Amino acid sequence: MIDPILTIEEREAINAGRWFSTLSPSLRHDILRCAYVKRYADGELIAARGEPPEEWIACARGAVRVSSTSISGKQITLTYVEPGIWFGDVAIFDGDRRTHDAYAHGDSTILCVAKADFRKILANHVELYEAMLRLHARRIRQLFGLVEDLNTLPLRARLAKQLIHLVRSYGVPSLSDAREMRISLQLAQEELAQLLGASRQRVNQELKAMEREEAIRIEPGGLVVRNREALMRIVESDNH
Amino acid sequence: MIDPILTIEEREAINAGRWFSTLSPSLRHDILRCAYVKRYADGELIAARGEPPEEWIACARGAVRVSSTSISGKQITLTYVEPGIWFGDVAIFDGDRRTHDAYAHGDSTILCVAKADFRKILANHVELYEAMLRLHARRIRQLFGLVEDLNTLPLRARLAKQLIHLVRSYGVPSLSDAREMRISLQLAQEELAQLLGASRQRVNQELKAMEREEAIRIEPGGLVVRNREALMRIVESDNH
DNA sequence: ATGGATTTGACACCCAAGCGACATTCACGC
DNA sequence: GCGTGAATGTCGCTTGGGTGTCAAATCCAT
Repeated sequence: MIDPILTIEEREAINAGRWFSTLSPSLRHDILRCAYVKRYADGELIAARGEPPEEWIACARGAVRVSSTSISGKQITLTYVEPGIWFGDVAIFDGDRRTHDAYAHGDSTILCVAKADFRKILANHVELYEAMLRLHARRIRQLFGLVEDLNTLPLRARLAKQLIHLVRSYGVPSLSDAREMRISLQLAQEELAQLLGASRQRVNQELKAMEREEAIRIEPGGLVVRNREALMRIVESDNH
Repeated sequence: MIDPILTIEEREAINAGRWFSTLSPSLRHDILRCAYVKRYADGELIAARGEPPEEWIACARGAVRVSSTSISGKQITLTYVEPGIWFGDVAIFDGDRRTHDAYAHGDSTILCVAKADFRKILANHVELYEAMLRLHARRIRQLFGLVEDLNTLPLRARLAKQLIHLVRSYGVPSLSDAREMRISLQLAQEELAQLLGASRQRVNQELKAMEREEAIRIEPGGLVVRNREALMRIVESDNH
């Protein structure tokens, strides 16, 4: 949590964000003007469920694991926030407590806007209202999809879907074969399991099956997607 | 779909809505001024997934079943919208298609605001921006909770939770014993199962078990909650 | 290198839940 | 009444997925 200045790459990640980049230059400027930087080491707690919300946050480098621990003690992960994505706004709008814990996954940098500053910007830019509503609408859509998937798809299909999603967000060309994509986000199988709400053993079993079917390759340093179409076929056909 | 005027009760249901009633009188007036009434018979389709969104909707009488059919043909129900609740806004904000089908459950009345009128009201009332964001924040919170429950709780606990929710929304004092509450929303066990994403048989089995434990009573004409605390204990203890 | 910790792979076993089948009850229209 | 169809109550079978366990592989710090 030192060095209050973003690096070039971090700044670029923020500016390239799917949502942020749609805002007008003047609004972007006002947001960045009162944002401050925080840096975290791997595994550090960024915000805890139940806390009163103090800031609106974007990931600038690394990743933020958004998760919660159920009463039974079981950890479940909602998502990994990639660079350029903003979060933590829900609690600011309804005035209630934080819904989830947020941990740095790998050394990470985040950008924060204090609640009061955020409200000030909102007051000056109706555009931000529109944009926040768009952001929320997207999120609600994603959650609808997730609920539907949890209700209907078997683990195998959900895993395939998650891999497709991960490769879209974190995919880099593989070293060995440029037509293959490696998922640069370092996820232990245990963490992948928590993201799917399943057991580690089961996830391992399905990954191995997919490897046999030559859809993916399991490498130290990350999963490699060899055949995206095969994964999509699994999603489609499994709920035939 | 006749009679463009709300009855007294319908009007009251709208005005008593948890969210709507927090709006300023002038905003409420502007919304109602350009709203129009539609009436549907039991089972009629109000809006279909994939359609372009034309209006913002509130339930005024009866109930609206918000559901979707997965690729496999399985129906799953997200929620039953009770009188006084507004919905259908997500698609308006992100400009995409409708996420779900909406059916009248029992003879129902809805209130609609055309997309263009809605935007006009937004332009005149910053208050509505704030209010919509609050509404979305609530919805996202609910969905977070649902995802977590789906991932961690066994059917038994989820069913108990759903019953508590239903009795809060639709509970009326029981005829036989005023300390008991009847769920006035007429739900076949099959429909309850779809709401939980489970099989009808399984739901029946758990309902019977709860009846033996004297937490509920199964009556023609609706479930009766005899002991709400017992249900809450099931939710708590089942994920010990 | 070497020894411990973490991660991965592969079992066996058990339980929750889906599914098909069928009997029973209920509502209701004639 | 009686018959028809829908909703409900119960089986038993099968399967997806959790849990415990253990061995192998990998990673690292000394």
